[in-house]
Amino acid sequence: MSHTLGIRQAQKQKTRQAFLDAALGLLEEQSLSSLGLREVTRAVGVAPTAFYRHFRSTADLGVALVDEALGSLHPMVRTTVSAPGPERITRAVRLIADHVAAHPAHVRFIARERHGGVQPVREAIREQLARFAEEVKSELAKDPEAAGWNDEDLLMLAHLYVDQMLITASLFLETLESPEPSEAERERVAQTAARRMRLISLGRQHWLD
Amino acid sequence: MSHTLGIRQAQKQKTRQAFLDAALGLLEEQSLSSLGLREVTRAVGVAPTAFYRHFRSTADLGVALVDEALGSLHPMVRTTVSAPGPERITRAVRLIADHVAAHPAHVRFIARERHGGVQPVREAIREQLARFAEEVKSELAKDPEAAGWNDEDLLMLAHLYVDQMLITASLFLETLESPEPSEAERERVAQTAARRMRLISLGRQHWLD
DNA sequence: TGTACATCAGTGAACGCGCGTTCACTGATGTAC
DNA sequence: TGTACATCAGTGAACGCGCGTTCACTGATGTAC
Repeated sequence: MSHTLGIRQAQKQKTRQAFLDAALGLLEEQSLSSLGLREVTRAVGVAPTAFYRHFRSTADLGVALVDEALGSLHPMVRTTVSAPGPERITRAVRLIADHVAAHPAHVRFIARERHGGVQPVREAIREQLARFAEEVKSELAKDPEAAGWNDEDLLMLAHLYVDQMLITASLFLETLESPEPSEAERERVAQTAARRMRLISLGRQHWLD
Repeated sequence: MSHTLGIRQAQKQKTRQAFLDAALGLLEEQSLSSLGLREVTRAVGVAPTAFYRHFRSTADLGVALVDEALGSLHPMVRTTVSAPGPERITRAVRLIADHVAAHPAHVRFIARERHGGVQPVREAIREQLARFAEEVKSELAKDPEAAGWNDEDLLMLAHLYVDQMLITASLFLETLESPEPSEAERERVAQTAARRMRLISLGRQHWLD
């Protein structure tokens, strides 16, 4: 049975989302460990004390942002990896480019806080990336190319792909941040990223030689 | 002709180094963008105003830390990449492990601030890593395996190796940070890192097929 | 070597400001009957 | 439908505190003669 939220719950969720949006905006130019609670409430337009109705701390808010940024991405990663054909890599790179263009602040947040100064946030990102790797692994396992591979090596390869996705996303982000973003620059990043992935795929094909 | 510093200059350099050391310690548990000037001077044991005799700002100090962390690493990277023989990869992984064990705070700082909230520091790291990639590229070019490769592809491969070094270093760092660091865990990271690099080297060997 | 002056790394007081957190509160929404 | 009470998201005042930066200073070191 579906359930409609009461007015109070709906309003609370709306405010919570406003906190997440405002924080994400402020985090374009600083790290989570320097984000102030009052800074966020000021951006939202509520009293400082309202913050505590939604989050224990800015670290807690950071963990919520990790879920927002990565939680919805699992289906996309699965289908991207399992897509067939010789254009698979080109298509994957384009999907990454589109995602970065659509959600630059989310991508920046993840890249920044992956090794950032807030332990619970680092841990949340680590968990999500490990989930991605497990999912990529299980997609790779379906491929005929995976015949003869042991689990450990498949997971190693999956992590390699996940890391490449992040590196590629972060390079696309830099093209957006550059003083005058050019389509040519973005195309160059796309080409290089595709070559990297092709080289890795070549290594994969000859792993059991 | 060699030159001995005057007493005043020597003392100034000593204090400056104390600032760098203290900051590096404080940055184990936070990002540069939240590091306070007074926090650093307190750790050094000088008056807050003494800071300005050495640095314009904490961002300025951060750039100095980048040079300290990466500036001296170029010779090591060159010789590692150019080392011959089948044990090349194993040796490279061990060198990375040793470096992380010897300078964990430096490695953490670089991993953290590479995508951190302080633009001049990100830029300084980007420049150093680009230098590493150029150096790796020129070493790779000497290898017979590089016959037939164009410059662009060589640089792509060089960046791939540099990124792998950083990823590997950051994984070793996590083993040091874990609640009870075990030699077994470190060995597992070393094995996986070596496999990653072997897969990439396989891709390299078949790039021109 | 000695003297007189210049330099400058580090001091210490003072400033205005924004921070995180506490607390008792208000008033709209929810619930029981 | 109406009433009486409970809940709870958001308020606003107040707190003590550490922040970055300014300024005129001190006294050891450096330099010119």
